[in-house]
Amino acid sequence: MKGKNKPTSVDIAHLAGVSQPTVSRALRDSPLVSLETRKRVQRIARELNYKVDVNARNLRSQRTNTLALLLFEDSDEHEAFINPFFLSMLGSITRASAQHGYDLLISFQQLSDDWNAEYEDANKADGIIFLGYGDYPSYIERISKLDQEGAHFVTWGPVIKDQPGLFIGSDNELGGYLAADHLIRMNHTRIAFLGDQSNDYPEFRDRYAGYCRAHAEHGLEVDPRLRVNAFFSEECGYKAAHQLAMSGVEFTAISCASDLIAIGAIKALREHGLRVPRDKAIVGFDDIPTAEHLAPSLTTIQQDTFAAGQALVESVIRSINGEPAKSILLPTRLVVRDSSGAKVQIKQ
Amino acid sequence: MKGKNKPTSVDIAHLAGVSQPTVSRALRDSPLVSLETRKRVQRIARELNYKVDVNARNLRSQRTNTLALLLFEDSDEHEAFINPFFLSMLGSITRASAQHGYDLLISFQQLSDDWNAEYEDANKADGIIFLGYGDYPSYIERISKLDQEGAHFVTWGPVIKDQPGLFIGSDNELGGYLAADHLIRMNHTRIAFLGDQSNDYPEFRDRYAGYCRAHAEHGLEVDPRLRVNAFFSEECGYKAAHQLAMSGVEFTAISCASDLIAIGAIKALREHGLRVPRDKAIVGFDDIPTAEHLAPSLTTIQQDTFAAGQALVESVIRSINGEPAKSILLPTRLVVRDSSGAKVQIKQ
DNA sequence: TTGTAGGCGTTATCAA
DNA sequence: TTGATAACGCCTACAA
Repeated sequence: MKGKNKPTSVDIAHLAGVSQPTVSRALRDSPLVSLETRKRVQRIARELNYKVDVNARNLRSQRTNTLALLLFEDSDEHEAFINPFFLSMLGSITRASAQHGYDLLISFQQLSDDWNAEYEDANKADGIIFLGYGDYPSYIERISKLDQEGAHFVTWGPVIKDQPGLFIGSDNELGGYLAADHLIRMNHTRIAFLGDQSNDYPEFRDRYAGYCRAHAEHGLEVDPRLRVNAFFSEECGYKAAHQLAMSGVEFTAISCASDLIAIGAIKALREHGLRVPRDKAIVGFDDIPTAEHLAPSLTTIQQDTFAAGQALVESVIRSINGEPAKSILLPTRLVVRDSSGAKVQIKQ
Repeated sequence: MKGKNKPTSVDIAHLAGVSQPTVSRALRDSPLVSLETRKRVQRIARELNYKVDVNARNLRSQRTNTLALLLFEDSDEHEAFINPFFLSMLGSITRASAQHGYDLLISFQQLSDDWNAEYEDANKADGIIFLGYGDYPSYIERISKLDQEGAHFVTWGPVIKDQPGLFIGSDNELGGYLAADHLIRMNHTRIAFLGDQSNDYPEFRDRYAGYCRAHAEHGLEVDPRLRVNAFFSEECGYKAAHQLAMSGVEFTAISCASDLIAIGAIKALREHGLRVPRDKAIVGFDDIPTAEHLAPSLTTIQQDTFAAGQALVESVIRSINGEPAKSILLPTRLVVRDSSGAKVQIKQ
């Protein structure tokens, strides 16, 4: 039933001998309609292959039942490359929004765009989910504006006290702690950390904070020379590990701020004639699908993408409905594989 | 500017002292409006933070400027697991549709749904892109109906003569040929093939057909005992390779119908004490992101996801606009890595 | 070059 | 429980 003569609710009203609003109500299972009328209307609707026109409905009701997912890639790498961790998130967000009866509009975010204008103001979506942000300070600035405008949105990112807007994120401090703690328990005392510590990525800073706490708890000093900047990508990890190896600073293990960094680091170490885990132990962060297939398989900190997707979707919807919603910190957990030199699988 | 008092084109008309249609025209840069008027209108629109309400526009114009991407997962595996190859496709489709000025609605397809009713009839989207189909015969049946209804859609899948609808797909026969040819040139004569040959997955059949052609061209017999059924997943590959190893049929190499199958196969071989590529050479199909990070890195057939995304999007749009569109076969190419035992990198 | 009138297909409001 | 009427915000004639 496409094109020319699509049935409208008026057609149905005509055939069913009722008023048009009655049709609307019957199809929406509103209790304001008698069972008999409802059945008659529903039958005719089915026969005619009738579908509510969402544009008309949205126009009238000023609601779209649609969420927008804006993905921002920090890396300028390959045009086609998407952070695999985000891809996992995307899957769970898609499922969660379907579960809640929302359609999902997806788009790659341009930092230059006026997000709210593009989506909420244009009535394309009732709310926005942000996945990835350029650098935190300027993102916060933009968000504050959105917030004042009364926009409905959530961000996957660092959960920090008193930040504007709504954030869902992993407990990065805990993750960093678990990674370092694991290595320390394997008798490593010279553990490098690969990850940016500028204000741009608070999540990386938290991971390092956890690393420091683990050291403190075990009575170990933190050597600042063991920390090397690296952003998300494999290439950054490669460079950072190379730099570390060249620096002459002694180390026996590396805690990486992302799995991609770990992948790059392993590659760099290999080129320096260092084997993982024999010569150096490695722990990653994220648990991307590739992690378990790497050689050696990557010990890493797993983020709960399933819970994340659920929380993100439920939070925007809450916000849309004007219900109270607060930022959520999701637990992280250690997944032990081969790269850290541990043979023991931690269960669960 | 959210909620209560969003400006409408009428407001602007009022402020600018013109009629409402003039506002529409000015904002659309229609030549029917004087430069002065246009500027005045545009300024006011900007000041008020005005945005066209897409629902109103769509309702009026009966067009949504939106594409629906329906993803179907064949595997019943982990709820959260999505075929990594599809994820790559998703990325390129998202980019392509943005480039063409279309929004993208994404959803996981339920085989039970009435796709067209859900999207096109409801005026949520102008057209549909299908990624993945359950089994081919029943899919074709459904598609035929869609086609008769005059729906606008494309499918990523096998390009077969005289099939209804519009298909974009890789040259699977060529891919299968390249894989087998590569192995034969490495002096393998006993090459197994892991991949389903039922009517459900014509793509796998084509890959096997290419395998057979390569054998024929090199004057080799095809031993049917070397072919073992396997669907997409790692688990299937694992089982198939296990079965193969247990069968006692002699082989020195395996051509797998997907990279996931190859991953499972390598795992199985390893458990049988067989090393790749020392004992058995392996070639995959897809070139998923993980492929290059596997141990050993996976020689595989690359599908051009970038071109695929472009072609899919352009084809639906063509179809929507009533322009002629035909199915497209995209070239595949061999990517030589370690698992096939070749050290030589083929360039380009 | 600008304005007027009407309708796209719903849902909300109110009265019956 | 149902029905009449009026929006929702825009766009396309057509008239001025």
